[in-house]
Amino acid sequence: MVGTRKFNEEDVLGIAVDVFSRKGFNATTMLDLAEETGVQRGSLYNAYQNKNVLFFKAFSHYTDNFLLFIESELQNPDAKKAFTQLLNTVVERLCSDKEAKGCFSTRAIMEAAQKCPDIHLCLTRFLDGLEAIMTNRLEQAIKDKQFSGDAQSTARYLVALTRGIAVIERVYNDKARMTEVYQTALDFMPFQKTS
Amino acid sequence: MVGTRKFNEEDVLGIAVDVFSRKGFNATTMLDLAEETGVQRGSLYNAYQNKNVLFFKAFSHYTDNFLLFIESELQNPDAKKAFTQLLNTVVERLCSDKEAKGCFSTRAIMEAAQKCPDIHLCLTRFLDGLEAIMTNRLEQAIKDKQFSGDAQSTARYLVALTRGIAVIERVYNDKARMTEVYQTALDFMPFQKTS
DNA sequence: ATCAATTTTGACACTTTTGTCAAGGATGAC
DNA sequence: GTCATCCTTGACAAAAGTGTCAAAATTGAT
Repeated sequence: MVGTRKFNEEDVLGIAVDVFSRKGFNATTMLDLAEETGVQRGSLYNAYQNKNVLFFKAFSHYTDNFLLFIESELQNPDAKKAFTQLLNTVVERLCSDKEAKGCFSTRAIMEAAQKCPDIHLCLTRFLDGLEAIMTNRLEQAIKDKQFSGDAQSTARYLVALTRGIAVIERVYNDKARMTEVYQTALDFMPFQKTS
Repeated sequence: MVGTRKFNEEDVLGIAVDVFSRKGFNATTMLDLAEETGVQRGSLYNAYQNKNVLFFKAFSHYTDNFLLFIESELQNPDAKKAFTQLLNTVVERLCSDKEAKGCFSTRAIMEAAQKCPDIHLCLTRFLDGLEAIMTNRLEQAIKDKQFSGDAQSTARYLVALTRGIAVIERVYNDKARMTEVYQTALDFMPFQKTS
């Protein structure tokens, strides 16, 4: 390549995720993104055609890492502990930012899903990915006689529940309440003690 | 009163709820609201000072009715049936619109909660109201020996779950999936058969 | 019927945001 | 070192949205 890009795309997409999380899709302008990334607006238009495309790239960048992370959180051989750890970490991450950014994917779903088929598609794939990871872990748990429900239904239920927790964060921004919610959910789930 | 308002406020607020549900808070402009209500933009600015205030009024108008509705859906003396009916109706309502509007309150929470203390407050009150209604019903269920969990924690959990279902609607717009989620949740809950 | 209060209306000025483009700058390939 | 290519930069035009206001219209109260 001859004329090479000056900015680091990784950095820019990471910052974009941050800005979108903080302000939401609609409220984020190209100027915001330019200022926060330090890349000129014109360069952003050159590299990505518009906000939708930039969002799309940023989202993909985000989810690639996120799904791996989720999977890694479910490694504990005790199924209930595995899901407890996952939910705990998710809540921890949601609350850790002093800026109270909120959940990137959930904000994106509520704002952007309907307005662009591309974005809708990658949001769908993301939730499908979450569901698949949880389904796998639950199937393992069933084999291990640690869980007695239906794996897929339960995974879908957990995907919904985690989205719900992200909504609750926006209103109460209260870690204790979020913990209470997932603890209640886990206590209701038919996990079985291994003898 | 001398100079009386021409437009019917009830109608306007109802339509406003509709527009906000459909487009989201940020993407809705005063021009949108003017066009869809048939009231001139200037008149809207005269009656309400700006979009925030109009939203605030529309939201109050919406929630007043909605909380009464929720309460009425929980009347069934069998607790599990009562909650099943509530969740079923909620899903039904979410999916009934051919325009796929989405859940008004959940969209509002994700978009508007952070940007205006007034709106944040009324969103908080709304969720508190939902929680209170469900807590009451669960306390009754406990008295009736139809439920063995903690009333308040469970209510908070259900508030989160219903928000999650609203998010799922945006992505999949699939009634069967939404039903699967709440059925799974209800099956996990410690309801007890009355002997 | 008149008055006074209030709303309606359309126009205006201002701000924000978007998208485009030509000129200039940087750099890998030769 | 030169060149071709792509990126960057800053300016520009256009569009969209906000908020305000004076003039006209409406109508309850007297």
